[in-house]
Amino acid sequence: MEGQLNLRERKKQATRLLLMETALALFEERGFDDVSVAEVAEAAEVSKATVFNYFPTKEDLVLAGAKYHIGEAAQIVRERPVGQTPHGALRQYFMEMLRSREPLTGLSDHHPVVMRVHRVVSRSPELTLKAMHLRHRSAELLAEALMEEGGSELTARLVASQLMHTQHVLSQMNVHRIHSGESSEEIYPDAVATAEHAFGLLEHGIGDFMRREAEPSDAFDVAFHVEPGHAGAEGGGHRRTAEGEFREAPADRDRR
Amino acid sequence: MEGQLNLRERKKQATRLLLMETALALFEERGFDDVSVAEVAEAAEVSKATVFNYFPTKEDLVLAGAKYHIGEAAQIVRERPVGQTPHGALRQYFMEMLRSREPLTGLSDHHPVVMRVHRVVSRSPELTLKAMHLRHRSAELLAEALMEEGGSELTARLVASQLMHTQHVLSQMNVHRIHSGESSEEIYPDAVATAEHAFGLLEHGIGDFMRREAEPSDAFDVAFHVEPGHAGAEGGGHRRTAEGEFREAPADRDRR
DNA sequence: ATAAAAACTTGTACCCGGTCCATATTCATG
DNA sequence: CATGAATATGGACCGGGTACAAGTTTTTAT
Repeated sequence: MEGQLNLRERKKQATRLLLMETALALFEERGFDDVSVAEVAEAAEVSKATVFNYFPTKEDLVLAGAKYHIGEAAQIVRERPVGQTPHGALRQYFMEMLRSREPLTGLSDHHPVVMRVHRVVSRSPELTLKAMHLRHRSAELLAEALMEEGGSELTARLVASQLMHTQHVLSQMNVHRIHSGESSEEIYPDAVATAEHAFGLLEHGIGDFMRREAEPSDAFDVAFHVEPGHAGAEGGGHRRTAEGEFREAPADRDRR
Repeated sequence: MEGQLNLRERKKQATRLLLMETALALFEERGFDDVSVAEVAEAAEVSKATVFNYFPTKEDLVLAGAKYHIGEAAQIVRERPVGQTPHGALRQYFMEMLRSREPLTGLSDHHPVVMRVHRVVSRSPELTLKAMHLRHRSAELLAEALMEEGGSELTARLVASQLMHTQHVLSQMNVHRIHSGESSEEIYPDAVATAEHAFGLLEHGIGDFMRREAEPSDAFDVAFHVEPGHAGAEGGGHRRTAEGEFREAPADRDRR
C-alpha cells in the first residue's frame, strides 16, 4: 500500500526529493542568496523550468516542508476536548511535541535534514522573512478557528498571534542551542521549564478566554458548533503540576 | 531656518516627494504589483536608476514613511519614568497617540496620504509582508531594550512581540473602520475601549514584568539614564480609570 | 503491440526588480 | 567663469519568475 504508485508518480516524488536535497546542499555550502535557481537546476540535471514546476518559488525549495504545518495549531484548537482552553490545548500539544522531539520544537537532533534547513534559513534574511510569513498565516488560521467559536475578531487575532509567537520563540531557543552543539537530551529539561514559563506568561493573561463548554453535537466540515445549555463544568486550566501529566506522546501526529 | 537649504537639497527633497506621490497615485490606481518601477520613473519623468537612487527597493516608495518609526517603541520604553513597566509605558503612549490621532494608530482621517498608503498596502500581499517585516524589526529593537535592563532573552522577545503585535492589531482595526467610511471621531471611543481591552489582556500576563525599580548606576551609550532623587510616587500601573488621566498629548513626538 | 491521449520536460524568449558603470549634466565654490 | 563634487542618465547585465511551443515519456485504449 506504499510503493504502488504510478511510475510517473514515483518519478515525480523522486525528482522532487532530488531537487530539495541538491538545493539544500548547495544552499548550505554557499548560502541561499548566492546560489541561483539555474545552478540548482544544473546540479540536479534538470531544466530551470522544471524546478519551477515543482516549486513555485525558490524559497519553497527549502520551506516546502514547513509549509505543511500551517493550520496545525488551528486544527489542534478545533479538536480540543470539552473544558479546555485554546491556550491549554496548544500548551499541552507543544509539551507533547517536545516530548517526542518533534522537529517543529527545534529539538531535532536526530533529524539531520531539519537541522540543515534551520541552519540555511537562519543564515538567509530572505528565508527568515518568508518563514515569518508562514507563521503569520498560521496565526491567521488560528484566529479564524477562534472566531468560529464566537471570539471577537480583535481578541481572536491577539490571542492567536501571541500563542503562535510564543511557540516560535520557544522553538528558536531550542534551535539555537542545538546548533551550539548541545544535544536534545541535554536541552530537554530546560526546554520544558522554559515552555512552562512562556505559556505561564500568557496564561495569566488569556486564562479563561473562550474555554470550550460543550461538545460539538454534530460534525460539520469544520468541527465546532457550541451547544447551548450546559455552561457548567469549569474544571480549570490544568494547574501547574510536575510536568509529567500528559497523555502519551502522539509521536507521529504529523508526518512530513 | 526652514527653507534655506541648498538648491540641491531642495531639489532632492522635491523629486523624492514627487516620486512618492506619483508612485502612490499609480499604485492606488492599478495596484502595487501591476505597476513597474520603470512606469513610475517614466511618469515622474526620471530614469529608472534615479528611482533606485532615492529608494533602495520598490516597496520603499510606499513604506519609507513607516520605516521611520522603527525603534519608537524601544525608545519609549527606554525613556519611561521610574516605577513604570514597559507595558505601562507603551500602553500610555498608545493612548496618547490615539488621542492625537497619530497616523500609526490608524485613526488617520485627516491625513489623506496615510490613508492612501494604508489602502495600497492592504491590497498588496507583498507590501503587507514587508510591513510585517518592519514590525518584526521594531519588536527586535524593543526586545533589545528590555534585555538591556536585564530581562532574559526569551522573556524579552516574548513580551516585545506581544506588545508590538497588540498595537498592530489595534491599528489594523482602526484602519479597517476608517476605510469603511467611519470618521475618526466616531471611532475614537471604541478605539480607546478596545485598546484598554487589548492591553488589559496583556497586563495580567506581564503585569509586573521588569518594573523599573532603581536607576541604572551609570549611563551607557544607549540613551537612558533616569535622574535619581525622586523615585517615590509609586502611582504604579495606572489603574483603569475613566480614560482621561493621561498627560497632555504629545502631538508631534514624531514628525513625518 | 501499438497508436493516440495525457502528463511532463525542455529550450527560448521575455518581463521585472535591482546593480553596475561610464558618461553627461547640474550645482557649488573659489 | 572655471573647476570639482554631487547627481542623473542610459545601457548592459543578473537572477527570479512566466509563457509557450515543441519534444519526450508514461498511460490508456484498442
